[in-house]
Amino acid sequence: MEAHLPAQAAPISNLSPCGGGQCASVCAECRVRLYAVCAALASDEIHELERITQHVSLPAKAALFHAGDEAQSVYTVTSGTLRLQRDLADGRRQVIGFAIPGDFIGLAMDEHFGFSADSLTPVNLCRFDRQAFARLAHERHGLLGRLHDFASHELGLAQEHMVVLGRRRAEERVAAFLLRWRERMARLTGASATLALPMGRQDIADHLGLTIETVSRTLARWMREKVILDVPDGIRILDQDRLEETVAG
Amino acid sequence: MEAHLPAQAAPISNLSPCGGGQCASVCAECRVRLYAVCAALASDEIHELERITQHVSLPAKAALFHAGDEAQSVYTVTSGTLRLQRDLADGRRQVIGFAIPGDFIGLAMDEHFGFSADSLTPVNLCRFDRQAFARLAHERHGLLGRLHDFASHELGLAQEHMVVLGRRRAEERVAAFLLRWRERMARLTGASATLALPMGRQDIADHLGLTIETVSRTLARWMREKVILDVPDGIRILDQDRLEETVAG
DNA sequence: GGGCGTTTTTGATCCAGATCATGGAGAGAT
DNA sequence: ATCTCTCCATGATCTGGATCAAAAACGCCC
Repeated sequence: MEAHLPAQAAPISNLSPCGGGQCASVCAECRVRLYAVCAALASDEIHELERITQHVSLPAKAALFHAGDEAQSVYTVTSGTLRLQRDLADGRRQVIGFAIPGDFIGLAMDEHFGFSADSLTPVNLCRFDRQAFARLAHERHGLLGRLHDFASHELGLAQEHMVVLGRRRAEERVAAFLLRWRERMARLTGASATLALPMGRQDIADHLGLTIETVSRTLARWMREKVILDVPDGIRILDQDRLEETVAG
Repeated sequence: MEAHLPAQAAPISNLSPCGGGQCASVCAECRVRLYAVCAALASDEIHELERITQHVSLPAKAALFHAGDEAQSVYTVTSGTLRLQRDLADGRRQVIGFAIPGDFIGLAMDEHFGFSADSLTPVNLCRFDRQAFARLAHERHGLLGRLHDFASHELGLAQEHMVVLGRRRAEERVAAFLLRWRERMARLTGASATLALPMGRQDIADHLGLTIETVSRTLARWMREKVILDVPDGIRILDQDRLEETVAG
């Protein structure tokens, strides 16, 4: 099972300060501000958040943190995709989700992370000291409210995913995944025919409680049947109705 | 599949005001106050919560609300057990959890409920108008913080359950369920050898993504092997280590 | 371009758990 | 005490997706 060992821990840290003008250095210029928790703060309040913000980047296929690590920081993703997963002792793993720009990592505000986070692509993040962030959330009421909105939204998605994992057949799972991923990407990039899939087949399988073979076969069949089209680093959805029918049962 | 149709909707409502002194009429006497969201409020603040509280009860096997219903109220469970579930169009269902005393129902504070709630036993609840509760949460900072703590705790449990549903074998699922249920009950009643199981086999199966036969066979085997003992309305765990080993893999 | 590790595809076979089928055990109701 | 209804147990059989086993298709580095 070498295939999906977590990206190896960096000697000290995979993170480097985000330089070279590739990150918005101020929130006012941030492309994901309105999607992120940060939208809770008015322009005059956002400076307080900026004071505790570090812009950091992570190369592709690197660990941001491991399950059980002390949660010194929490993060907002500003670019790239991460994979969030929990592992069993014997190597089985469950990908609990993928984090994309605008997502907040560390909602639980817990002492320790309950899952691991690894970058799938190069990633830029706003890093906040957890304690300082928690303090700010308790001072600035809107921020706490928005954190709670994010958490309860996530909770709803998690419950929906329980249905997928507990009661859906393989084909339905893959269809549901593609449609939801497309929806999330659409929020960021606008509706687009081609759908980038930064995660590998194994990641999709581990997200859906399937094997890589089943995911591969399902996608291959849909390609044969012209439901989707293979494009580099993703797919193009040709027959969305067909996928929706599959999910509806 | 008549077996687990949702309890039929009441003509108007299954709820009745809680009378006859069976509920604590004031928070100060509430047995679950310290476990519930209410613990966020100091004794001088709790009166504001009491002002918007209605004590209601529900008989066994009755619907509290259905998925998609407008969420006019949110609830704290003070006694009894409820089953929370999501249904697919063709009758498959996923039990997303069981609510016990101290639990808060309606964390999402969403316009509409994302799941159905049915009582398994007679239930007593504190009912809050959702809007009034939300308003209070935004005034009394601690309450919102505690709501968020509850939501993120639930999120962690939901993620753990994803691992169960996505990656665990049948036997591991049942063992994990028994141990977690015992843990939750222990918080309420103190450590006890006998474990009440107010939910039926079908409910457990639908919670774990299994069939009733698989659950039944697994429990039957453990009874034969003296891992558990059958008692009326529940079981007694004789060999907890064995269950823990099963979960550990 | 060619070698090499990694990921994906595809085929053959297997098996854990689903499905089908039946009998039994309680709990009410009359 | 018998009927009915619901839930649970257990045996027999089936099957969707897992597992096993190669190839093929990628990068990617030199």
